[in-house]
Amino acid sequence: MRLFNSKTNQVETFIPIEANKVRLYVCGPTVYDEIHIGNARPVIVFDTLRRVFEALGYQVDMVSNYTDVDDRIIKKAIQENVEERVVTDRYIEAYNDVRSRLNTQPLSASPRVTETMDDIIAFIGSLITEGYAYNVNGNVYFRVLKSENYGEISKQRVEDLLMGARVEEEPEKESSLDFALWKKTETGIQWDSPWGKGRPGWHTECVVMIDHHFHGMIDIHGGGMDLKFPHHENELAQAKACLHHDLAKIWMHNGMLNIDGEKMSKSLGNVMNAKEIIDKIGANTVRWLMLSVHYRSPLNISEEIIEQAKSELQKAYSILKQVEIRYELANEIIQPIQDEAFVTQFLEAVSDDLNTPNGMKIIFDVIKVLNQDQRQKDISEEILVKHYGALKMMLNTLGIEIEPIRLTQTQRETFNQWNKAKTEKDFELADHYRKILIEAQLL
RNA sequence: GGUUCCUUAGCCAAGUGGUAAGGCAAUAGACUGCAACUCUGUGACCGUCGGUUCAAGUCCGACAGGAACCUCCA
Repeated sequence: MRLFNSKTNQVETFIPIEANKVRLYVCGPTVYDEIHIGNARPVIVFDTLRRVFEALGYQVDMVSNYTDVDDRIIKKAIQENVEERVVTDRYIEAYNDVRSRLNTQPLSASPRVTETMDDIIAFIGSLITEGYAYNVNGNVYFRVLKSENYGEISKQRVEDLLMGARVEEEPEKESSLDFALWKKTETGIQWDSPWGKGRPGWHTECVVMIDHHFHGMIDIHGGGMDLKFPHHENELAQAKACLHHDLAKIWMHNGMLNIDGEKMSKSLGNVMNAKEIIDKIGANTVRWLMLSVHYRSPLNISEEIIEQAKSELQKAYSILKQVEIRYELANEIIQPIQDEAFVTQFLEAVSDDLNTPNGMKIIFDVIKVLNQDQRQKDISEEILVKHYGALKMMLNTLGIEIEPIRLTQTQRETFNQWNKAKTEKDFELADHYRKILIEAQLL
């Protein structure tokens, strides 16, 4: 496996910390609302990465958190006059519903910030002890200028950042680059700490959760491109200061998603709710669409590209259906074997920095060959089944789930009647049966 | 304004300096009782202009256009 590392800005050969194992952490959602289609991209990308690793024989320990402490959550809780927990429970459930509908593999753990609070407070305390953080009137800040190589993930220089920094309204900070680790607060959910009542800043949670679950460095830390700065930069700075390691060997970032060439935003009114689009076009099409572009490139969603994804996927559905019905009618079970050559080509493609578009090229190749197999007079059942198995394996690696066709006794008879009518050239009757089969989506 | 990145056929898209994958759409043909599915054929002066090189979509520079981040949005 080769992966692009944002930190080194190049594709690197993946060398696991522990042989045959992958420790993977992906920044999860802030659960203040239902997720939009852009939030679904890292869900799909990193689930696919995990599936590729598993196909290569790795055991993957994958963790993703819920950020359930946030201004927007507090605001919503106040609006609804309920506790924050009511809001976060609701959207965690909605998020998990989307995850499961997108056919993602279960995670090893999904920690919440609210359940990690003791560790977060202890971690901030250690940062103060180490001299990397300071308390001013109950607000604790990270001392960015003390951190070495700050900006190495986002490729920003501290001088440039200082120059570009806005005039801050927080005069208590030593530097405008310093970020909040603990915020004094009077409204909303709050916890007791050595610095008074308050709640944690955003950047500490992931570091603490990673340490809590993995007890050391992880192989891959993932998230959206927009998290490079400041979130991941700040995570790295804290890890170096307190844990004395770089947190992750590889930092991976997926590209952003646009709608009709424009960024999704509430002001433009073009935010696509993930659940709604899954309802509309189906989870398989959503996954296929997302994976038809390399994960680091921006992805532009339009009506045209959705239709394109549907047509492409339809080719796979069509041939799988034909093979399955063939075996159903023969009352035989398709043996679970795969064509090694195709599988190897596919894995080589997707192992190259998760190049799913190249993987799809192999999928189209095997679909074509399967169609040719299917039309041959002297068909080799073994080859047909191997190609079928290879196609299923590839689709499965992309998380495309297609239930095999199972015919009822009535449907079998309809097929037989249809074929009989055709043989007897009773086309009126044949068309009658054909119509039934088309309506049952078997043709 | 600063930083990072992108620009390949009508559309989507891959591309380790050595003759430009694949798909969608379109179109012609084959298959079919007619269709559908499918198969076969048909497309690119790689944003513009310079430079390096025997050789550049691929490296360097300028320009044009676009994106992300610098504002706790994946």
